[in-house]
Amino acid sequence: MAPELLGKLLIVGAGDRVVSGRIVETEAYTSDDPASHSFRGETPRNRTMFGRPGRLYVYRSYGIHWCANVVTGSAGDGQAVLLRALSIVAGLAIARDRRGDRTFRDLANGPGKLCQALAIDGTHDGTDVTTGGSSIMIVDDGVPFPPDPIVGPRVGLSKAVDVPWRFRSR
DNA sequence: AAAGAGATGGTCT
DNA sequence: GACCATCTCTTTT
Repeated sequence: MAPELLGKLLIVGAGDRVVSGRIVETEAYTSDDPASHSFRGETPRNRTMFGRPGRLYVYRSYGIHWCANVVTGSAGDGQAVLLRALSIVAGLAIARDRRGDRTFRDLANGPGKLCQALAIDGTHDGTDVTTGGSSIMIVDDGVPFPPDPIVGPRVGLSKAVDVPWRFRSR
């Protein structure tokens, strides 16, 4: 579920073009949820959601942005966790290059921004993030994460994105 | 610092 | 043809 992913590192790229960030905000989506892509059953687009867990489900949002989810349910469940915000750890210059000159926090404090900063797109759909060796993976580096993240039981973000992590943005 | 509206295109009805 | 799991820019406190 969502708390499992909080605090872990998302690493994308290879060699000297690696950008990584700590996951600071997530949201879970299940097939029970009317807002979930999996709610109305499997379609060509969301087939990854119904596949094996540990893979990345990437889709295009509003025709503009990419959004990345990690499949968390068993095959057939249609359960995934949306990566909502990151704190950039490595490759800061590269991320800023892709996102434009913005404040540190503004680099990846949203699903679409996160994908742009780490260069995640549709070609990553279905990628296994639990095994090393691929150009994108999620690892646990053992850094403790502040407890009690604010996650509403209902879907629909009514609040502004305020990341539960202390940033030093200037 | 906060709030509102436009952009933009794939997917589903 | 409508609906968005959003972002950015512009305007207003």
